[in-house]
Amino acid sequence: MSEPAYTRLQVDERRRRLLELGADLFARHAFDELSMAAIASEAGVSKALLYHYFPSKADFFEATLRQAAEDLAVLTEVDPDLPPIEALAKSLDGFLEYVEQNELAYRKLMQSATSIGEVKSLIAEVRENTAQRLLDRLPPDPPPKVQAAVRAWLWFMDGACLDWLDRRDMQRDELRDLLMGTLMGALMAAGAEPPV
Amino acid sequence: MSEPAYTRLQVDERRRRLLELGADLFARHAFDELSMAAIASEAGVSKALLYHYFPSKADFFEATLRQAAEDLAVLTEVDPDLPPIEALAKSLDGFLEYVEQNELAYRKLMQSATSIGEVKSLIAEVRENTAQRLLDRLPPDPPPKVQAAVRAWLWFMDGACLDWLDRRDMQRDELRDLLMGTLMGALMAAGAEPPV
DNA sequence: CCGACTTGTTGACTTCCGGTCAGCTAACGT
DNA sequence: ACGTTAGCTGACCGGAAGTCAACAAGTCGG
Repeated sequence: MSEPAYTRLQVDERRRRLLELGADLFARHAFDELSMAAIASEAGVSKALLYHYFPSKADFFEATLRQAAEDLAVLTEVDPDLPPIEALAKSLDGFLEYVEQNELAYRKLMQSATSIGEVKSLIAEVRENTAQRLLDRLPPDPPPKVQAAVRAWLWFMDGACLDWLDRRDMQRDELRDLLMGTLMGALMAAGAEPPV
Repeated sequence: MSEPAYTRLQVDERRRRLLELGADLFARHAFDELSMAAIASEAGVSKALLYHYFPSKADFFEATLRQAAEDLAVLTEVDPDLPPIEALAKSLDGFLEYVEQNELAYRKLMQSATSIGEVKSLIAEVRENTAQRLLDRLPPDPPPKVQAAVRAWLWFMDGACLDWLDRRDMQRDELRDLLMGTLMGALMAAGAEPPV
């Protein structure tokens, strides 16, 4: 006689909606600030359903991140036909574009990142992939020092981006050049010949 | 007739002991893994007493970190009489020494760091101080780009240290040289003349 | 040596959160 | 229509952060 007590959706559709909402919420609030009850309520759904789709809060968070990470991977894909320097510049432009467009999400990501085990390993995974993509453009079998330089440079990049978002006292091009120049400097310091 | 139910201490002494224990515990377990009840029990004291000395768990954590941060500040103090390069090298040696000696604490710090608001700002504070100390050795009124380079390099440093602890595939001297070389590279990329 | 006062200390309580489970019911096939 | 299935829920649990009124260890004046 009255409205149905709840609407029933296909698994895929429900999951998609929950992830979408999660990405939005986690971009605006820190991990600890959001309770599963609040998320469920925001989604117009019971807490138990959330747990039906995602085994834990950390898992849910990770799933939303994974989505974002995939978007970002596409944006920063390197063009294998371009010479290394230009390919790097283009990829960096894509990354900075994403950072600027998704400022909130990026900040929150870097903030909540490390305390959640699952998320920590996701970040590490992304960093590892990115490092590998960079190393692929260098002479094969790089010594540990060069690998370390590349991986640490990814930290430099995140630090520089956060700083940039905080202060906004540089042009995006300047930042990109700083990032590229520092990578070259780090590679030189590590004893690698530059990939020009 | 029997033993006293508890021992009464001076405020300063009790606080000191709690902080000492906290530093030890937080070096071995992540923030979320430790409950205030567990800490209190480990200290042979009631949970309420812990809250009497520290307004919240995050505050307690921050207090223990602040202690460690002060130790580290002393270790990495730069000698103003030395030429910039040597002063930096010496300071870096002090830092790497600390990292190597307090590996667990350093890792946990970098891990639990960002999710706790108070801790995040403490880290930021330390980074800011360190950046300022480095900038003081450069020509005055550096452009934003140079400041950004220095601050981002501090991220590079933390990333490189964590990586180094994970892999142990470099000598400490190599790491130090990589750090110094990258700083120089970053400064050059930012358009600053090297502080030689 | 004793009683009273100060204050360091506590046990019991509240609230909220992550997580679980048995059972209900909306949508779909026949 | 009506049974089936699987998407969905309310009620519940253990445990953690944080609070509070009251207790008692040490001290000090008499």
